[in-house]
Amino acid sequence: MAPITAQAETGHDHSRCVDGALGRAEALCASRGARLTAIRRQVLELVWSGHRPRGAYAILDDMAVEGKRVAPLTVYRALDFLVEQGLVHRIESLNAYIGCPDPDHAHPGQFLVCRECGNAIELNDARVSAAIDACAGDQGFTVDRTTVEVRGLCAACRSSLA
Amino acid sequence: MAPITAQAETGHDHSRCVDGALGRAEALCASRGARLTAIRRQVLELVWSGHRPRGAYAILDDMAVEGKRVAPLTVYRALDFLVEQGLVHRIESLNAYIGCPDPDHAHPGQFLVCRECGNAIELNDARVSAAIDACAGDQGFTVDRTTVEVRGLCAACRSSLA
DNA sequence: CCCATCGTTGTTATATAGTTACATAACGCT
DNA sequence: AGCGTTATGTAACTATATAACAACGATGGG
Repeated sequence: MAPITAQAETGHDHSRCVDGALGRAEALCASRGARLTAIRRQVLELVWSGHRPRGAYAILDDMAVEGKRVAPLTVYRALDFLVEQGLVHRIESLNAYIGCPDPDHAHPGQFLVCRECGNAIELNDARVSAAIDACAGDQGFTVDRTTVEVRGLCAACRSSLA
Repeated sequence: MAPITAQAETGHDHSRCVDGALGRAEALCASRGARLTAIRRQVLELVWSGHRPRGAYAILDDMAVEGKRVAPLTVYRALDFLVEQGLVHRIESLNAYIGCPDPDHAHPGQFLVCRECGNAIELNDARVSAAIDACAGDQGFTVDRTTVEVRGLCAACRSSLA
C-alpha cells in the first residue's frame, strides 16, 4: 500500500490528507451501517493517492501485486459503493474518479478540470445548483443527479505557462 | 437510409425536422467553407434519426449494409467534425451524441437527460452559464468548455408513470 | 451454536467505447 | 497536369464497463 504518486501541490501533507479521508469514511460508513470492507478501503485509498482523477483501470493496476491481479469488476463494484456513499465522485468527461473532501453532506459534484495538470478542483456553488434547479423546474424535470464539469486551465498552470 | 426509430414525441413531423437540420448543416458548412461530405451527412442524419442521444457504435450499426461495415474510426472522425462545427453535441454521461437544434450560435451544451425515455432536452440557460463562469473566475480558472448534464425524469415520463 | 440468508467477492467471458499507425483516394488550387 | 491538403480505408489494438454465475463469509434468528 505504498504511496503511488507525488503530490502536485507543494507544502501539502498528503499522507495526513489521505488518512483523514479514510478516517471520515470509516466514521461515515459506521454511522450508516455500510460496510467499508478491505477492498473498498483499499480502492478509496488508491483513489485518494494521487489527489487527482484516477481511472478504474489505473486503480486496478495499482492493486496488482506480483502478477496477481483483481478483476475489473472488483474495482467497479468498490467504486460503485464509494460513489453511492458519496465518498468519491465520478468525473464523466474523464471516465475517472476522485475522492470527495466533504462526504458528510450529499451534494452534486461540480468540477474544474485542468487540461494541463489534470487536477480537478471540486466546487459546490449554490448559484450553479440553484440555476440548474430552476431550469429543470421550468421544464417540469425532476432532478436525480447533476454533472457539472468545466474543462480549462487552472490558475497555477496558467501562470507557469506564461 | 431508411428511418431508424419511431419518434417519441407525438405530433411531430420527424422527417421534416431531420430535413431541416440537414439543410441548416449544408448552409452552415457552405458559409464556413467546411466540407459536409457524404459520410458526414449520413452520420448527421443518423444522429438526428432517433431524436435522442445515440452512441457511436449504434450509428456504426446503422451504417452497416448487407454485411459491409464501416470502421469505428470512420464514424468517430465524422462525429468529431460535426462536434467541431457545432452540429452535434456529445453527452459525456452517456457517451452519446445528439443533434443540435441551433448550430448557428456557438454555445456549450446543457442537457436534461431523462432516465426513462432517454430523451435529452437541450437547454441554454444564461443563468447557469453565468454562474459557472463566475465560479471559474473566482478560482482564476480559464474555461475551455463546460459540460452540464442533468439526469432525471422528464415531465412527460413523470405523468405517464404516475 | 448452527444454520439460513444476504451481501460481498471471485472467475470467466463479453460488450461497448475509442485510438494508433499507416496507406490510399479525393479535392481544390495554380 | 502537378502538388499539397483534407478525407477515407484498413487493421490491429487499447481502454472502459458489464453479464452471468459460483462461492465465500459475516450477521442475525432460532
